[in-house]
Amino acid sequence: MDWTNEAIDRLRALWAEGHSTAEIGRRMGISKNAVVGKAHRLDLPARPSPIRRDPATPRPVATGRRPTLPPLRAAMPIAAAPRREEPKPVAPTILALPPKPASSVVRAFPRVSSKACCWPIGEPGTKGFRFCSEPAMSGKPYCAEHAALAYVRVKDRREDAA
DNA sequence: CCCTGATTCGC
DNA sequence: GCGAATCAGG
Repeated sequence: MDWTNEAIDRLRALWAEGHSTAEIGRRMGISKNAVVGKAHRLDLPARPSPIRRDPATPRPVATGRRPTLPPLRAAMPIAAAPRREEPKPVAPTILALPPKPASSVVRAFPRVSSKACCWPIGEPGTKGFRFCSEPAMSGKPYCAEHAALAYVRVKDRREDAA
């Protein structure tokens, strides 16, 4: 964003009119972050902020920009700096025991291979998406319940439907 | 999960 | 200085 005097004036004006940062961003074709960032830098009067930041709260985790990608070294030395002494663990090191999968977890993975109902549940591409996975009717890709939804008898359809 | 504004910090 | 990422709340 090239913050020309005109742009800054516009920002000031829209800000003074009480538009949301996102709205100002939309009107100016920039992100709301750019708006709020610039507004902050211009010491524009702060809006009532929905958030309450505790000054005593130690920065959650280096907020802000993501850490830069680690520089890609040409090659990691296989045997890097030989250690003179092993670091002594303060407490006995418990190497992670592979968690025994709970049976419910196992159940969460449907057996795709054979006769599981593949009626989609939820929005494809979203986190909760899954297939029904109840036992499918023989010869059909769906369980009884979903087969009833899937196979609509042509005979039942109204010809004169509007 | 949509929205909000504030803050941090790599660039 | 800039603004994306992230936070934190509605």
